Amino acid sequence: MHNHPKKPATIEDVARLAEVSIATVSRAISKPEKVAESTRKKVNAAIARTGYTANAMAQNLRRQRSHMVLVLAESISDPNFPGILTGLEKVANARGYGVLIGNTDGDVALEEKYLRFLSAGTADGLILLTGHLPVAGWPEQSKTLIPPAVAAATPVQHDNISYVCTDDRAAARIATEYLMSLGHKRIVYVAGPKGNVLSERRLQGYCDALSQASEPMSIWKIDGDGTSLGGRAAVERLFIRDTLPTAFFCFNDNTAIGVIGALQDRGYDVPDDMSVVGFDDIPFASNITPGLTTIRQPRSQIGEYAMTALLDRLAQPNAPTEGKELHGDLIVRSSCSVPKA
Amino acid sequence: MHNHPKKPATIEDVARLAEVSIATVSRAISKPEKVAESTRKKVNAAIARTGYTANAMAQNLRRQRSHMVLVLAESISDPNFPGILTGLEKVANARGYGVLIGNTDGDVALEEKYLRFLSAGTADGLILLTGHLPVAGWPEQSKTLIPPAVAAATPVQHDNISYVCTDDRAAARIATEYLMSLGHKRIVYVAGPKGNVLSERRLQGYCDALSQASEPMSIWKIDGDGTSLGGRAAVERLFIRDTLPTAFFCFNDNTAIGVIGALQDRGYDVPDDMSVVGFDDIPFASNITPGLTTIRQPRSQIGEYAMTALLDRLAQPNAPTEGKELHGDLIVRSSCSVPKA
DNA sequence: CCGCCCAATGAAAACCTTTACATAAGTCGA
DNA sequence: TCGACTTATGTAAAGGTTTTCATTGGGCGG
Repeated sequence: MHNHPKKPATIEDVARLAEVSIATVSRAISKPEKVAESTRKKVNAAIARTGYTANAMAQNLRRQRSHMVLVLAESISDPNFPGILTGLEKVANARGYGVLIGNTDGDVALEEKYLRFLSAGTADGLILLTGHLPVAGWPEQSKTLIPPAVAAATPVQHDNISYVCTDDRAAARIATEYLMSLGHKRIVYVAGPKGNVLSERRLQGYCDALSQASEPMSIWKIDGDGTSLGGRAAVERLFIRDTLPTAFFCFNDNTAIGVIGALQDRGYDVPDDMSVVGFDDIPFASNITPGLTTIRQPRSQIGEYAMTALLDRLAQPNAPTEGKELHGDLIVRSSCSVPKA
Repeated sequence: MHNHPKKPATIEDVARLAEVSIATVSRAISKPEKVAESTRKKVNAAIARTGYTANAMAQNLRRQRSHMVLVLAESISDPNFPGILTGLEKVANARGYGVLIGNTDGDVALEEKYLRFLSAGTADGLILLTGHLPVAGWPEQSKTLIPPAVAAATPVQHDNISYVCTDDRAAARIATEYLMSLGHKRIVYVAGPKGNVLSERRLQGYCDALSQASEPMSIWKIDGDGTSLGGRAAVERLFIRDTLPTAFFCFNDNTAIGVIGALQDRGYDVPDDMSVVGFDDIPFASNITPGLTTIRQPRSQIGEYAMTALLDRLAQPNAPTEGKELHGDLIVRSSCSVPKA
């Protein structure tokens, strides 16, 4: 425990102190069974005395592995992000990997900059939270040029990329069926941003449910943008019409919160006058009045699965890719009731 | 653009193609002015042809710098986290650094595990979002043994650690004065978790304001825990008393949301019957009813400052440490009004 | 007692850069 | 024309591991 505030100890220092070669020290650490008991003890003593920690950069260089994973996200502030990240981080940590954050803000240049982490070897693999293939070029290039990647939360179509996300279609169907079971006949789907894959998937589930109705129900979709302001705007536009829905199924909780706010402002009571269902179960869904009935996305689980898939892939580069869709539960709170008369 | 799906190109490949030495290639990249125009062109052509990207691990090893910063957080899900991280990430990226996330969950063992990133050289510096010195030992050890670190969001007392956070005391004072200016005489402070430094700082600001009152006002503090449930519980306890406050100043927005919820459940109107002020201005503060009046923490700015301080420190290891407190604005929404009668 | 095999260890190469130092070819002033 | 500088480039060391291959010595079957 001598305090040498000098340079950190290297494997050579340890070797010298233990009177063995550096190769033996290396082995004593990584494959203890390969070295004699007595030697191992000497080495461990020397390690303790020097306070030696293997230099990760040298290890990385030699092993050609950085043990880092790059997580590319469009927005760190997305309410789903922390939960997913928690899951990602948890298994990465457990398996000796570090998690590197890349916030792209939708900026392609930034995205490209981050991808250089991969070609430079700073990161071994990629978790895509962006919902799209990383920039140009990739799709055309040969399979092998694509770094190991897994898409999480939003599916991505590519032969060489696994994905894990919520089974939006099934979940949306469940949500819609719930409204139908309460007796609602006019249910509107408040969509997400134009062209958003998740919004399309949820729309399908909504349609699935409608198509099973005993008496025909018509598909009714209005635009939103995934924000609460978008939800408000959607409601405003609705009031120009002569007929109103009795229930709203919203692309996400943010939208639902906007919808509820706008309805309340108009003097409608939720759920007495109108029912609203969201999607995500963001932390605040339970904190608004009324408590929001919504679909819970298994965020942390999505993260865990995605990281597991990626790390497995790194260990087994030729393993086949797969798409995994996790079940999303309906969380019933108090934003829905039977339709008024 | 020949597609060699083989190994990535090394500096040697480039050198061979450009018919120069690897040293020249290295210089052509990092100090272009040191190499003749003609050579530079040849090198650049060769780089383009090979698709060369310098191997970061080799660079790191040689330069003894990983260009990574470890961000240690107690909980990724804290509503303040994304904003701070955004700021951190932004300047790190701009200055060529990567951001590594470590989620400790308050687990000391995990924290220690992450700190090994520093001793192993995986990260050059540390951003502390945990509010405390990293685990045991450090405080006693000599200055130089502490890796470059900056505390963000929660101040940390250590000679060798800079910190940047909101000026809680001043902000809390402003919030309290605002309530006083509306005419409130009985203002209660709903505290955060026991022993929380930030809660203490905000309490001080609250006291500062009270002590300036024209007619003496008494300090009234009740316990909370920083969650909305804690806020609810605090209100419940209050109702056992015979006298009630007319306004609540809460440790944070979560608490405030709980307080408002509990008051509403009891049949009180906010702000007509009771006023409530929060702290943080989390994204949902504007989405609840009534819109929450609160102090906005300059989250992103805190992150930017903290990262700047850390990176400056890495470049200038002997620069003095400093504590920086940023101004927090009062955001007036609709959770406050003049006291009844 | 001999040869074979195994276990334990060491020497050295490889991983890929950056950079201090050496060298070669000019430039320029005297 | 020569030496002193300058500029452009090359050589080789250094950075700290891991791992292959070679070496040594001992155990053991024949």
